[in-house]
Amino acid sequence: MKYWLMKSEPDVFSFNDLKKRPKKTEPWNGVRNYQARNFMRDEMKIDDLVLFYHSSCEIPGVAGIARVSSETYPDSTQFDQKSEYFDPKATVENPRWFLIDVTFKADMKSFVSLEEIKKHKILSGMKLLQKGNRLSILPVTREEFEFIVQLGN
DNA sequence: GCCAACGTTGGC
DNA sequence: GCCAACGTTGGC
Repeated sequence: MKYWLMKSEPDVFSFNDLKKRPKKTEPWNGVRNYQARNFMRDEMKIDDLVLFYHSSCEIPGVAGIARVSSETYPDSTQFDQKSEYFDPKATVENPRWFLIDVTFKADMKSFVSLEEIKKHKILSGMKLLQKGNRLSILPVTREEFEFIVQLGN
């Protein structure tokens, strides 16, 4: 079992939006970064736990808990010429981008802001806090995961 | 295989 | 809106 942090811009797709989806599930499409793709293609497994993080917004931070709910499969938006995520170099026979589905798991009593995360020494090693980090999917340790969940409850 | 130019991310 | 940091692209 692994633990992850996945970023989303709440103006585009928030934790609340995930809860409102049919089956509270969303294919995590549109990732066009190879490292993040490799996590989804090679390392993320069903029932891995996810901190759902709001980025590029007024108060960035962890909004809730989700889980990985599918095996990896090709991101269909790469084949869709009308999609902003269309990739002319990808083919159905040889897809370039892969994803997993994400499903709502649990609410937290309170939002855990980035500001709060920065206050705790135990979280100081988080990849999220490393300078210049821009990855939209990051591994977190079990200790980090549990500490943040506890901060929100 | 180098590297300049360019695009994107994301906190502030 | 700014800008640092980083990833990607493409000419050579």
